[in-house]
This record gives sequence, C-alpha cells and structure tokens, in this order.
Amino acid sequence: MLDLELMTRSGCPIAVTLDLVGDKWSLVIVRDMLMGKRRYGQFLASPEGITTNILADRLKRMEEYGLVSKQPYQERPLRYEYALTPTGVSLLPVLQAMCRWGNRNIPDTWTPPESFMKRRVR
Amino acid sequence: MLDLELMTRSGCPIAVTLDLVGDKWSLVIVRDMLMGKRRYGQFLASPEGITTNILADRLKRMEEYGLVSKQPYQERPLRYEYALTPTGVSLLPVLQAMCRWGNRNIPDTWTPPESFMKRRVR
DNA sequence: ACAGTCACTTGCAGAATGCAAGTCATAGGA
DNA sequence: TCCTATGACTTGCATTCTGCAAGTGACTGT
Repeated sequence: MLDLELMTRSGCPIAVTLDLVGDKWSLVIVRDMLMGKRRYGQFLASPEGITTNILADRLKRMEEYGLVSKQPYQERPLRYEYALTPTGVSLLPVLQAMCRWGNRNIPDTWTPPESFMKRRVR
Repeated sequence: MLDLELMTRSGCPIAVTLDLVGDKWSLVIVRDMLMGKRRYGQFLASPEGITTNILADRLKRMEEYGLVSKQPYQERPLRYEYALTPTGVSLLPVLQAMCRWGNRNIPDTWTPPESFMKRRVR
C-alpha cells in the first residue's frame, strides 16, 4: 500500500494534490480520459504530443495512486485499456476550474464542449 | 511581451494553464499569497519548504506571466513585496477545487479556513 | 514471408530541481 | 568600531526528470 506520508510535502490538500498530479502531463491524460479516451494510441494522438515513455510512466503512477485502473480488452497479445477510478473522475471540478481560468485569461484558448463543462460528479 | 504561442503545447485551456503553473511550487506560492503572505521570508517559512532559488525563479516567472506584481516596501536596502494581480487571484477556484478533492480523497489533509473556501472572485 | 499495428521499453542528452553556501546592503547592539 | 543579525537573493553542483529517437515483442492482414 501507498504511504502518502513518505511522498507528500505537507498535509495541505493543495500541496498533496500537486504532489500526486502537479506536473505538466498527468492532468492532460485525465482530461483525455474524461473525454472518453482509453487506449495508449489515443493518448499519444492528443495535440500536446506526449511521448511514449512519459505516457507509460504516468499511467503506471496514476494507477499506483488509485486514480486510474486498467483492464485487458484482448488477450494474445495482451492489451490493456485505461479508465479513471471514481477518485480520478472526481478531479473533474479541478479541470473545469482550469478551463474557466484559461478561457477568461488567455486569449484564443479553445472552448471545451458544454458536456464537459456542465458535467457533475459526486 | 510574452508570446504564448511559443510556450504552450496546444490551445486547450487545461494544457495552457499547466504550461503556466503546472509544477509542484507555483500554486503553493499562489495559495500563500491568497492567505495574505507577501514577503520572501514568509514564503520560505511555509511547511512545504521551498528553496530560495526555486522561490526566486517562480516569483520572476509568475511576474512575467502577469500573475504576480511586486512593489518596493522600503528603500535602502531596496526590498520588494509580492502580490497577486487580478489574473492571479482568479486562480482561487482552481485551488478551492483542489482542496475539496484533497479533503475528500486523501485522509488527514488539513481543513482550509472557511474564509478561503467560501471566498468568491470575479 | 513480410509489412504493419499496438503497446510498450531502452539509451542518452539536456533541462529542471534540491541542497548548501555565499553575497550584498543595512540595522542594532557591545 | 566591530560584530552579529536580517532579508532577499545568487551561485555551484549533484541528482532527478524530461524529451527525443530508436528498438522490442506479439501478433494480424496480404
């Protein structure tokens, strides 16, 4: 089991969240999963251009953290697809807040689909 | 002037937000500023233990990005204090969402003051 | 038999981070 | 006057992380 005491800088919920997903890629992958992507190749196809080694590392890490689960979708060759756990899905409000901030403060950012912005979790 | 085209991976508002503040320290500093901290020594005193070189770098970067402004509070020796611009303050909903996520999903995270969680911007 | 697909892994160079120490200007006390 | 302390940084260096390119293994379709 994962001992958060060993990997978090403090008990501040902001700092803990950043310790888990505070890098440039994790939340991009969470976004893709919330938009319905499930497979390795689909994540690689996103416009940000994640590389294969970083993607493999983040999927593994987020699985360890309990944000992502993987299920085989075929045998021979064994292939997995990835999905958010309820804990992972509940990051949605963080991403929605980032979207609102980006759209209001940075010119020419894309408008996310209404289904994404209006979706509720919990 | 800052050309975001040169430093962002895509026009996705989530990816752009992460390009600006998607690291382990920037939002911790924003949190401290929202809690009223303004001076170098105050940021260093936070329990996460940011180092002096990273703090100096992030303050400079966030000033370049228009999230933070600095004002001299004394001459001789010249000393600055730092505050969030309206753009920086408007990151509050992102931090509030992280707090809710952390408190609900990670055991033993601290409960932020009600004044922080209820505060509204815009 | 051979190219193509998919999900990774590996190697390596360069960038970012963490740690410790040093600098600079000045105030305040012995 | 000298010595210590304060506050805001800067610098050097080792470690870690990231990005890029290429390679691997198990198939499938032609």
